[in-house]
Amino acid sequence: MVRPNAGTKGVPRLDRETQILDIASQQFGTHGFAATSVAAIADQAGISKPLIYNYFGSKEGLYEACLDRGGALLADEIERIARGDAVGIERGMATLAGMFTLLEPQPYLWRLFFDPTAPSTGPIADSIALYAERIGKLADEGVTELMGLAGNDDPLDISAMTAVWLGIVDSLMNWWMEHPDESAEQMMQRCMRLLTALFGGDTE
Amino acid sequence: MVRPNAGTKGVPRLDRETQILDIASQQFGTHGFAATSVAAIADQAGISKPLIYNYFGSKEGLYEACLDRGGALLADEIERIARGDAVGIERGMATLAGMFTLLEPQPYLWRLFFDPTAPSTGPIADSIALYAERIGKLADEGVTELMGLAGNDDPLDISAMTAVWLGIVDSLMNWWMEHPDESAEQMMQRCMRLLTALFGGDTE
DNA sequence: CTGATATGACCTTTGGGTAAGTTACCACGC
DNA sequence: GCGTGGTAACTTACCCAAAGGTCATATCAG
Repeated sequence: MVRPNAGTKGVPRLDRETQILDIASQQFGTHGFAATSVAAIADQAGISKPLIYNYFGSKEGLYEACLDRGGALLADEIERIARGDAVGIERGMATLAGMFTLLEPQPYLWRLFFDPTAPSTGPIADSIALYAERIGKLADEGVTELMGLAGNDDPLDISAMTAVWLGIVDSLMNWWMEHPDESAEQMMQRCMRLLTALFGGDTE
Repeated sequence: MVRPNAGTKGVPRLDRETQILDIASQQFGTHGFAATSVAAIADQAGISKPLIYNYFGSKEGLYEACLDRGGALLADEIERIARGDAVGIERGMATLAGMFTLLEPQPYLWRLFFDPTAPSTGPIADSIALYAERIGKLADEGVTELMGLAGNDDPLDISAMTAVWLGIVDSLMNWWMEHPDESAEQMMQRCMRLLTALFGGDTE
């Protein structure tokens, strides 16, 4: 039998893996783990399903690879900003600026770590927990500082405020995904205006 | 063959439907549409799968019924509050208070309308759009007022701020789901404290 | 007996995962 | 230059379990 296509593309493994990770991250980030099929990813990449399994072992392995790549990116950047000297609201804005710059081509990356349809046990859950805690810990740190300035050190208050902060970032990333023409710079300026509208213009 | 259970329970249809909707709303709201199976809902209700199909037609029909029940509840309450005279941040807090009171037994209801794994076409999408727009429109109205007070009437700014506001509500509901012992009253007081920590105590 | 409540067993589709083979290419001996 | 064998890249065709959905039937109150 003639199989005119088998093995003829000759794309190096690393290139192909990168391409697959790009597409998979976008799909997982946009539709969630459960609602994304490996076949759809293969289709978009213009390759067959088994190649993905050959390179990543399983759907979970693929997701984990996305998490590892994206998580390192995110956590490193947030940690870099946390080492700066901004405090309180200012630190939040600095973090936002970093996120916008980092995620300019791919805001959906953020959502990989906050996907309710991802498995809640096994290696994926561990990997998510790892990065989400790394990100969450830094958020917690910033929020603790902010709340401390106002004389509030209640742990549950801090926990709730951290959740709200992450929710704000999440909603901004979602909004960004729906307005792909906005540049990181524009997003940042928009956020400054929103902050000003709330506080009356005494920031920075 | 002996079928010791068939038809013997005699639960009136409306009671059964209510019970199914309660469980289904919780499952859909907690895990998302795609990650929830009809069989799991039937199990939790202690009934068989065909009864659900008999009453609701399909998984989508079941989800739609959840949406209709929950959406009416939410939208009515938010509309009621919007008719009050609170403005700006105050209106936001009043809305939050109403949401907490309304959703005290079932914070997950909120998430039915913001589920990325729900179908994006067909009757479900229509139904979601209906309620999400009804809720979103009121949010937009409140945000427009708030931004107007600060002299900002840029449509994209307002759109982004509305997204942030909905994201804040969303994150508070999520946090609440992870802290089920908190009463609506406690949640509200916590929110007041968070607001105070941010603004320095000049609200209400 | 009729209609409402309810079920076990089944059908079908979807999607994760696999087996086995095909094509291209490169290194190597001659 | 040129067969040749190994290997990386890649595919078709399939398996199988899970989950959406259906059908014929059972129980029981009125």
